[in-house]
Amino acid sequence: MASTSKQTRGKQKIEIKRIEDNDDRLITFSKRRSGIYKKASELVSMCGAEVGVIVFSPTGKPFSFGHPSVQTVTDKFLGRNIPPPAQNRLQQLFDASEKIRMDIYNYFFNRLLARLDAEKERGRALSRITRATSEGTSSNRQLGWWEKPLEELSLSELHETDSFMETFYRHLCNFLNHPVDLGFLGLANPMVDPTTANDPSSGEEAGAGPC
Amino acid sequence: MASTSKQTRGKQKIEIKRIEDNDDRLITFSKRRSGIYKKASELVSMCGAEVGVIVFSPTGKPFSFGHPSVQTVTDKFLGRNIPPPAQNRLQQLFDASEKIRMDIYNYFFNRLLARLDAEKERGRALSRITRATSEGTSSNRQLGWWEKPLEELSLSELHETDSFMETFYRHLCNFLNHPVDLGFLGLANPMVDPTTANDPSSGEEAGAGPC
DNA sequence: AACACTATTATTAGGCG
DNA sequence: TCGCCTAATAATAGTGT
Repeated sequence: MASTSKQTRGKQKIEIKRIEDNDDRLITFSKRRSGIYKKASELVSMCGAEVGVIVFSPTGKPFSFGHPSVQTVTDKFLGRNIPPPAQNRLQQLFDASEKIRMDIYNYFFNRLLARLDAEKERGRALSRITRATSEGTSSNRQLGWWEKPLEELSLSELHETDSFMETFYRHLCNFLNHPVDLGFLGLANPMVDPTTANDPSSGEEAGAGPC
Repeated sequence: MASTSKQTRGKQKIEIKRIEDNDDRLITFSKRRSGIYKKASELVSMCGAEVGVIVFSPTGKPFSFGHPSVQTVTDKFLGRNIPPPAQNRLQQLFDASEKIRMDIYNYFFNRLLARLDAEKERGRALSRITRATSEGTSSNRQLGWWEKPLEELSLSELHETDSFMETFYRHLCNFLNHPVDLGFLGLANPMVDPTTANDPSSGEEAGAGPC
């Protein structure tokens, strides 16, 4: 009954580019972060997927969402197969010596594996967004500020990093096979299990350590 | 011009519950995973956020998306502050000795920190979804299969785990301060920098190791 | 800062190739 | 499996409290 015919302007069409206003950017971040969490939880309940989301806000504050938990997903991503949560996790954690060893080398191994999917998907997203932003605005100087780091670390340097990683990874495997003093944990099995350590047939699967 | 008046049925309203048909579940998983990736990339370009998403499909296959990269985000989550990507990462990686040390203890430290936000957000999402599913279907036996692990690992066991983590973390710090044979890396600084290692005033900030 | 509102856009369920 | 299509639902931009 006021002078304006509509109560709100509703959802406005916006272009996907950096929001310059600090407050708006933080508000949008909060709203959309919640949206992503919701989507993630729906993916969980509808598909039985396991999801971990880690977000750093514009101000650098960390947020995360995960099911069954961020811990579970990141642990699994690190190559550690977590038994059903109903089990006594304390017992598992007392296997810390082996866990740490597994974590460390699977950490590097999965980095290489994960890069495959990550690079592929980023390529898609990147081209899509680049297209969207380049046709949305005439000024192409201010847009795509985030493209720079992507390009910069994509070529020879990335290759160099990979080859270094391989070398480093081999060193790491040697290190882990060497009886190092993790004895402070009160455990007595510092060595890699020989049945799985040097068996190439069982070591090539994704998610498992190749040592 | 066919017998049906409309070409497609359009988007149907569905309830957020487990999709029982295997093919449908996988298709929906793929579509919605893409949707989440897109949302994540929008959060990046609009808000300048850093996002890492890790998803395990119903069949257990791992997927991930990240900007600037899953690596960067998980590294940062592990407590390692990554300098601008334009820098020579090779140089950084040659600091592997220190990096590994930092990674390991910050890994445990940030687990404790991250659980705060994760638990809070999961609480919100959980109550929302629980409400949605409980009013959407009469059968409450089949729904909420994913609630069980959440409850089970939430109480005394979680506490036990925490206190164990603290103890273990102290052991870990001792271990890391001990001159261990990381010398195979060709580096000569196996010790924690004494200026930061034992200074309680500079060790309490979030994201940095408290050792 | 977090929640409510709502008109409008964005996403996507179900098909088809 | 992947992309395209369309109608209809779901998310959300801008605003107020």
